[in-house]
Amino acid sequence: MSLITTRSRYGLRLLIELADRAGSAPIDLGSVARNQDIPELYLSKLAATLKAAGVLRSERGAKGGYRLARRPEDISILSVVEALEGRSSLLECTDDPAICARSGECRTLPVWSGLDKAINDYLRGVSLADAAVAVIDYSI
Amino acid sequence: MSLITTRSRYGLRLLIELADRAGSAPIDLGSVARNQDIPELYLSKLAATLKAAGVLRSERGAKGGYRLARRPEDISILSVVEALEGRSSLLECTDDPAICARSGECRTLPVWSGLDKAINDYLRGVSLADAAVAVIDYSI
DNA sequence: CTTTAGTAGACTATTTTGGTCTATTAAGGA
DNA sequence: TCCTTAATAGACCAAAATAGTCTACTAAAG
Ligand code: SF4
Ligand code: SF4
Repeated sequence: MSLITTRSRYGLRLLIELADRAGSAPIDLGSVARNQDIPELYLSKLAATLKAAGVLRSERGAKGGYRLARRPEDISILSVVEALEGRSSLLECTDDPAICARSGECRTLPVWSGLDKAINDYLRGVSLADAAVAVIDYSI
Repeated sequence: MSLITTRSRYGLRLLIELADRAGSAPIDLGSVARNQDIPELYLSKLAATLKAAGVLRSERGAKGGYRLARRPEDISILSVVEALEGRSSLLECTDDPAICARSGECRTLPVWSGLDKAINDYLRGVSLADAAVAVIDYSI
């Protein structure tokens, strides 16, 4: 049971808080780490990864911090999970059949490819904006 | 990247071979291990797990082996994956919100619950019979 | 020129994965 | 009755991934 590890879980909580507190000033990770009860040094690595993936922008020095690089509606959860889990697909062979000698006649590969597609379709269809308002949707 | 580990991958290949070679006699794991190039001792543990889950039946002693406990159409891939990965859901909290103090107001939980549902819906909808004929479907 | 905060990268502990080994039990056949 | 085959049970183990931690450094505000 992984696929969604603490990297994605912490990362999404970071993004939702950045979306909530978005404004003129960037938000420092220390405050997010305290609010969300996530180890700050660990969170800083996740933020760096999300920056490298183009999801976040940062400002250094005092009063620095992070902000979203795009609008919440334009950030898919798929891009967040792919960046943080560092994976392209569920199994190597669904992406690149050449890595397995059996892939030509493999009867199980279509099953796993289908699962991979189901997962990616779902995650692609949910944006940070959807996630950020989820609790409100549920309270109607 | 796990969720589908070698346990599920090897296990499904075992089940497909059992479905293919189904007949009056049970099939010994040694021959499956050789055909599929899977370590026999590891495969024997997977088979034992699938037996415990009610997916397989076994006969001991010489000329013994394993056979499917039900028809391939009546074995969902979900039941196979759940048995072999030993999981009930993607995250503990989607099953039992009480384990996390934040679950009450958690904004990320609905996202992961939705993913869990997408995965389970897909796996529940594919049977061993579907998987066993997959290569034929693709060659039409 | 001090404080705050991101950046870079080595390092570590714990858990999970992917096995292996040994010994035992049950059934078939000579 | 013995020998062989094959499942069963469970301890054991090495490698990889996960979830951090630590140290040193750089950039900007005041
Ligand atoms: S055996 Fe099939 S599912 Fe497994 S790695 Fe090879 S192609 Fe992929
Ligand atoms: S913070 Fe949310 S997603 Fe994470 S374990 Fe708690 S309830 Fe689940």
